[in-house]
Amino acid sequence: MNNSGRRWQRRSYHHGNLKEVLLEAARKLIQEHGAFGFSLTEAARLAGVSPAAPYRHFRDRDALLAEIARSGFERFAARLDAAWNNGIPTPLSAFEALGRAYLTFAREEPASYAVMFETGASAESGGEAIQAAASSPAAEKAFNVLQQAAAALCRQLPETERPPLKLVALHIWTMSHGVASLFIQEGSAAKKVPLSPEEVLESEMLIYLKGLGVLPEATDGVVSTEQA
Amino acid sequence: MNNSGRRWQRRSYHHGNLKEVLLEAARKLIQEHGAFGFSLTEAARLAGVSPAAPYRHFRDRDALLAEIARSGFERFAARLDAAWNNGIPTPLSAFEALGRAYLTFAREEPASYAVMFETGASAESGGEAIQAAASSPAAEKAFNVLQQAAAALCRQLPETERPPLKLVALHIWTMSHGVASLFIQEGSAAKKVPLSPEEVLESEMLIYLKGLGVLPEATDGVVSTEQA
DNA sequence: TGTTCATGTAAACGGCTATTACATAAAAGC
DNA sequence: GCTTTTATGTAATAGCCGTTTACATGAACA
Repeated sequence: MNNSGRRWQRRSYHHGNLKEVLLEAARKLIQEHGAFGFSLTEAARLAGVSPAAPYRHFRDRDALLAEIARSGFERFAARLDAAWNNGIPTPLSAFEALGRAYLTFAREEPASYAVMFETGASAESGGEAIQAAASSPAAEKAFNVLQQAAAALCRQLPETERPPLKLVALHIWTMSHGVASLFIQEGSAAKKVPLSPEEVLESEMLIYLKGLGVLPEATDGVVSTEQA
Repeated sequence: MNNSGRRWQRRSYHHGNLKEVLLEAARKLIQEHGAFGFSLTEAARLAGVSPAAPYRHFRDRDALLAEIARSGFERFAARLDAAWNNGIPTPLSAFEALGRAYLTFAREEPASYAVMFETGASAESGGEAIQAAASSPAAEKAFNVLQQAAAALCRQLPETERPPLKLVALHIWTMSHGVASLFIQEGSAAKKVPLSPEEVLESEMLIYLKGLGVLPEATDGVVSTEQA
């Protein structure tokens, strides 16, 4: 009695790949119905198994979300790291690529991104598993990429004018997250804004970098009136 | 008020103030159990009424959240407006107050803030009511305060170097939201960071303003090495 | 006083999370 | 190969929640 038009062909009584399929289904549902309006039962339905089956792979609903967050942070870190590419060819161009990679991830995996960062809506007392994921090694690795970039940029400054690296990294993070959170999650806010998230973030970063003092004069004009 | 031990003493069969009490209870529960882990039934319990009672005041759960968002935006706009205070005594000091007011609101009303801005986690296809609140007049008024501030700051620049106002306003918004979202919602991310959200945002804004070119030289040192 | 309307309750339905007891088949030991 | 063990599925169930419907209460008003 196994499947006809189902999403994941059931070979036998045992599924064979249920865990990953459940994660995939959950990400899809989160994208559709919202990050915390998703239903474990519905994910099971999508995978073609009974509502109790997921509990063989995840302790509870929260554990599944935590796994989405954890694996999300891993891909996130990898993407950022690849984009930064050790600051090659130049710290500045690599930095730009880093910002774009950040936004790209948020756009391509909105479900993961929401679970990773919009945990304030989900938890505080509850949702400890997700919190744990947010301080997982993968999450730390992602932040380290930002910190590396900050370090490379600051290295161009005379030591006496160098702000704390962690602080600069946090600035970069808050700008990126601010843009991603406000502009990418559909419907959140700025829909009338005719600018792409990339344009907003890039211009913001340019002004910030100019303020830091790590911007060559050539790019001076970029941040001034182009669109009046 | 006329209570004894209960949260809201019932004078009679009719409650008299149920709508507001439900909103209050919901905000409390959201703060405790997470923005979307809250239960309408439990809010009703807190208010001392039956689970069906809320439906006399809100079409459904979403409508209650939308009302929290809407009223939240109103208080938010009022706070920002008061802090900005028309740029008095100086645009720069008023701007600093504005940033602090932003963070203060997020800290004092984390439930409201989460519902107002972390809608990506809640909705997209669903939760249209909340989306509507995010483009309500109140929300627009809040953004207008930011835009006023941006305008006042940019007025100090020669016209040829003036970036588009909306863009600067968006930059301010993304920085503020980034800090609020990452640092204020408990447990979200930076717990090991020994800096207050205010310190992060203020230093970030200073560098940004310096990049914009609207910072007097006196404050130059503030953004450089203080803590190594 | 009697009627109307706003606002409450009770009871019920279906969906969800999670648990428990049981079923099935793949792997491991003999 | 046959049996035992273990991993992974199902069925049935309990309890909570959202929401609806029919009914109850009492305040406002004619």
